[in-house]
Amino acid sequence: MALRSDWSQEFCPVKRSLDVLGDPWVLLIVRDVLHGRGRFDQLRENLGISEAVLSRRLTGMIEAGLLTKVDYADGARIRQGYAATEAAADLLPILQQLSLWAEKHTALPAGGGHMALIHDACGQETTQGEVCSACGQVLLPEDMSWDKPWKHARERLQPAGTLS
Amino acid sequence: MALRSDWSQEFCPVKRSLDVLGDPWVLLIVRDVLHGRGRFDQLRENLGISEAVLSRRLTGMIEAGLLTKVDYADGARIRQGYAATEAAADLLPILQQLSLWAEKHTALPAGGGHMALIHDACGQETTQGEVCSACGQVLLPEDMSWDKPWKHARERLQPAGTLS
DNA sequence: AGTGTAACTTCCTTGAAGAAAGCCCGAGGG
DNA sequence: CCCTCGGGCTTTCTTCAAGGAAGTTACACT
Repeated sequence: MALRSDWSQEFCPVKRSLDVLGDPWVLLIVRDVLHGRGRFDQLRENLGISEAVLSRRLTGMIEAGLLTKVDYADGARIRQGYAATEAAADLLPILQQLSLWAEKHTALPAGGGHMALIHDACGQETTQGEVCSACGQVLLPEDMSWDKPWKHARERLQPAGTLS
Repeated sequence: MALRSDWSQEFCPVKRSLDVLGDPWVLLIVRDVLHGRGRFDQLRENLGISEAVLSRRLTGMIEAGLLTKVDYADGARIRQGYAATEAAADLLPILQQLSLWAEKHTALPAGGGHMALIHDACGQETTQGEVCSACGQVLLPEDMSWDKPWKHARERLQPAGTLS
């Protein structure tokens, strides 16, 4: 491979994970799919990604076992979207820790606000990404909401395999 | 920007973190620096990265606040290497969870083996990346060793600011 | 037939990745 | 004092993906 090394055969698990997850779009797509935004146009619009790149990534992520195609109803019509697999749902701690890291170590742009990670199972905000800092339970997508003050919305996540 | 979007001004903290961490080399360099391999040649050799790309990444990571230059003695000579900042040390949970994710969701190549994350403070292996699954303490670099059976070595991590 | 919309696909230009070769600088050897 | 060595970059060159835009397909509704 020329532009990007192939790390799928590395012994080091960090390198193997980055062989799949090393592209930033992949993690952002997982995040959106866990939020129920699993349709092509929703992803394109929310991420600001070019359609060619999005199409390539979705194909690759299905091959990598991160996504599956699922049907959904668009009026009388049946279309297809994308849902998270177990492997993708297991990335939730990483996404949440990336978010916690950014809030600690990057500058919040003007007009932004703190995104709180709410563990709906206990009702408290968690300051850890993997295990709830308030109640000690392991954090699962279906028990989490992300409170985004700049959108005035608290978005509930959803379990693997489901769309919108 | 043409080849890569600029996400430093995004409200979403996940996007802001990936603006800095979205390149796979960045996380691999942080990993190596936390292992004490902070010299240019050590990084080049261990990562298999091209020298031009390594040089660009190191410069960028200093600007991003992930690394600092530190002196080290090469015989009578004083040379410079790279050490992790607090921001880089705070990426330890993410690195460990990437490793745990890969061991669960990617195929181990023939001849490899399970990399155990050892919490030296309690002596046990942890199956979580952020908080020790055995003793419940928050995991810090200076309390961790990564046991790599394919290298027959247990490598001790080191605190931010130090080299080799 | 014509319009609309979701989901792609193709085409083009730009610029980073990666490989290899060259450069700089201080130490030690002759 | 000149020459070599080796770490740490920098430069050059080719290849190939990112991103933007325009085209295509498929189906439903008017």
